[in-house]
Amino acid sequence: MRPGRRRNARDTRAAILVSARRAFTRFGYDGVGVREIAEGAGVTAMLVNRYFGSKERLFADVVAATMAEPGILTDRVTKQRQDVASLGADIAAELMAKTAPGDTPLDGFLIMLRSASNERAAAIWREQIERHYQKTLTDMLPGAMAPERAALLLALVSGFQMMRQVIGVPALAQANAAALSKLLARICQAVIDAEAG
Amino acid sequence: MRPGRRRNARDTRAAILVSARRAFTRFGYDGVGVREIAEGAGVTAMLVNRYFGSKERLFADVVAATMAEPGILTDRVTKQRQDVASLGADIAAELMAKTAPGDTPLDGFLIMLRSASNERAAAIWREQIERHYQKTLTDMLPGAMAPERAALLLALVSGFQMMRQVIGVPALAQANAAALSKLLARICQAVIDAEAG
DNA sequence: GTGCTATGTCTACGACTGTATACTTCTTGT
DNA sequence: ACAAGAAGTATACAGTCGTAGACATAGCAC
Repeated sequence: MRPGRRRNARDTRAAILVSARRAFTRFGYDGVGVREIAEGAGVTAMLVNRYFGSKERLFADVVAATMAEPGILTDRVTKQRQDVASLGADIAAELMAKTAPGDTPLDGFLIMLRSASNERAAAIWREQIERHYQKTLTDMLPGAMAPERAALLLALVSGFQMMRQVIGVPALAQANAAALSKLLARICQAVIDAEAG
Repeated sequence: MRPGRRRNARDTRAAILVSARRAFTRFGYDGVGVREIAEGAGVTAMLVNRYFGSKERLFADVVAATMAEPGILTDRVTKQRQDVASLGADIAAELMAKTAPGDTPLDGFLIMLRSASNERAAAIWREQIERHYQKTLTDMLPGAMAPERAALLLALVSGFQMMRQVIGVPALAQANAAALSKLLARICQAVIDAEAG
């Protein structure tokens, strides 16, 4: 236990959650051990299991907490919006900001990217995406094939993050931010405005 | 060693490569052990290291082999092409065909997705992408910011595969194939035709 | 102050990992 | 036919993993 802090179940549990979130974001579900997570919270590995039951349930809690707060898509989507003319630009700006090179993003998509290899983790994500993103985005998009276009928007956003942050493709990771943002905005808007034919 | 086969270095090495490719595709770099790969080839774990040096070098060989053969982007890109007016439709058709639900894709992108959490694997992929896709695609695209647009095309393709095959988002995994293909073609073409401004 | 209980730690187990060393067995050139 | 070397195996090591069970201690009610 860390010297500074007194015994407190609520604070300790929160500290574990914070440490787990950072660790899962950076290294994925399989890339991190409970000992490492515990050390980041200043506690022992066994306390993690004591509070969360198992590593898998801890991961599910982290994912749920991540989805509950505003992300790249939701914060722009849930706000009052008369039309979708500037939605592409807003998504692009948010995406660029949250994937700035060198930062340690706590975003949910990165956890998904880094945990997609685990079947259980993928199932957890499928459910969370359905619940949070898919429905909200679909309701926003006018025209035909709204669910497909919403999912394609998700695909573009997650693919961008993977190439820019996880793989680190130079054309995206080292590009001029303003120019790339404008280009990305145009493409996002193309998905939003796409009409089935 | 498997009862049916005789001792043969070339065949054994090829069998290990096949087994490793299938295993990496399904479970990613960290999700698979050399013993498992060896068993799939009917061989002992140590023989894998004997032929390939280490698990990491084996992975690099698998990735290189995957990139060498025609994929979703390369086979349409490398062919003689006067203009890029139909490039989006070609990419979309290829992408839909190679990500048909229920099949077991041996595609390189799936290996990347499932191995992206490992830093070494990500570095191997970054180099391979630079060498194979980035340059070829960039040379094809007219107008400004060609490298960025090429990378965004890569992002879209990989994000689509992740949502459709890895996560299994229903809107993409269970969509009407023809309609989704047309929609996807339009979006790809938007990236191809996007002009910086 | 004194127990009681929640809070946290210690130790350890069984399974798994990648791979180095030493060994056996098959194939092939002569 | 027979050695020589290639092809493949067996064993083991040092490590990590998740987590179970027993133990220690701090904090609060009285």
